[in-house]
Amino acid sequence: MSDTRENIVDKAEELIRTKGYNAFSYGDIAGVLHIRNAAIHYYFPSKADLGVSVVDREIDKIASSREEWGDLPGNVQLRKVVERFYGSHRRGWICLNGSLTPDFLTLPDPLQKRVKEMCEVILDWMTESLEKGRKDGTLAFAGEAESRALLVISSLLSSLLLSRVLGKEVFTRMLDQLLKDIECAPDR
Amino acid sequence: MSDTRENIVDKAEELIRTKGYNAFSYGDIAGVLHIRNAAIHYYFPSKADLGVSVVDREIDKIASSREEWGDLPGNVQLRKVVERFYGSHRRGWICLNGSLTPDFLTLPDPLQKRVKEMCEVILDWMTESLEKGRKDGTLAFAGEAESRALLVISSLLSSLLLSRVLGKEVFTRMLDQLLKDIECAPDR
DNA sequence: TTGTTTACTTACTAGTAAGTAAGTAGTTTT
DNA sequence: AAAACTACTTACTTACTAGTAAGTAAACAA
Repeated sequence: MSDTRENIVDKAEELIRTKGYNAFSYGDIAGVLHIRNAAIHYYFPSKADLGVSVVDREIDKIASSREEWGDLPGNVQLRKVVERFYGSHRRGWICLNGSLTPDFLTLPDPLQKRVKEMCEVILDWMTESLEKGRKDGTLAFAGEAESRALLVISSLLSSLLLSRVLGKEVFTRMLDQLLKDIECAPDR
Repeated sequence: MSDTRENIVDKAEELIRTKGYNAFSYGDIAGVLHIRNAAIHYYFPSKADLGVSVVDREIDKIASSREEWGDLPGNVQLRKVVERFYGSHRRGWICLNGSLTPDFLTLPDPLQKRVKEMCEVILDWMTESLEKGRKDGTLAFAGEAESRALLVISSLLSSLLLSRVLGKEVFTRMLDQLLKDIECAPDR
């Protein structure tokens, strides 16, 4: 993949995660990369193509992390995910899910499909990690793992959204409480 | 308030909660109300003014519900809120919070201010309801009420977002689990 | 050396956005 | 009866938006 192509996807991801899909334009990307709008159309004929590339890359990233961390205990897997959200929070970025699901109905069909796929992959992964944690004794929670996974994903997604509006300390409060709720041997 | 004015705010709220603030235009509203774009500018000189009106009305609605339900037990207050989310879910609408916080950085200043205010009001109300529920013995949860309120708000907000993408059964799953987690005497 | 592909730029189109200025029909006030 | 106000419409401007067509300089391939 050429540098320019990758830089475009990088910038598109940043813009989606700060301003939202409907609020950024090819001009925003062209401006900072010092290229022309048409150069972006050369790599990504339509804005939908660019959006799809951003989401596809995220799906790939999730798949590699899942593989890389597969052997770790359930609670450590969860903490790794939480760590990644800390990274996003530090940069002031929300997650792709938190940015794209509110705009879902306005997204072009192929992009909707990828967003759905991404959601399913995340849910499946989180469900597996929680199940593993319950089995290996590092996590404890009531109910089905998938329902719990949905609630955990909620908290992660919303912690980035709400902390942007209510102040950054909200982020830590939420994720601290989340881990206390579900971890078996909380460090003190 | 004139009919036209109220109809415009109604439609704007619907559009914000289905397509998002940056994805709707005065034309969308004018089309269904059979008026001209300029008629909307007559009542709301700028799009920001219209957005502010939508959020202000929501803040007022929250204040009246809070007053109306103030004497109910904590768990009933919570269930009233959950019921309202069921209503939104049935119509396919997300909540104003879930729609406006992702776009927060793109919103004009006065609208950002109102969104923040709305978030604070919701958090304060939910915190109070949870505290009351813990005192009156209808709710049980670990940690501070405000942290718990943040997580409950998360789940409500995200249940609308995620069910839109993953399928409507996700909504019930999430809210059922949420209530089981926190209610003292779950009905069976 | 010629032809082709890559990675763009320049210059453009067509559509849509918010917003404004001036006009008007009907109602209310003086 | 005249003046003023209300609730709009018509007609317009300015500023983007995504997207396209044609051209070009440099690298590469036959």
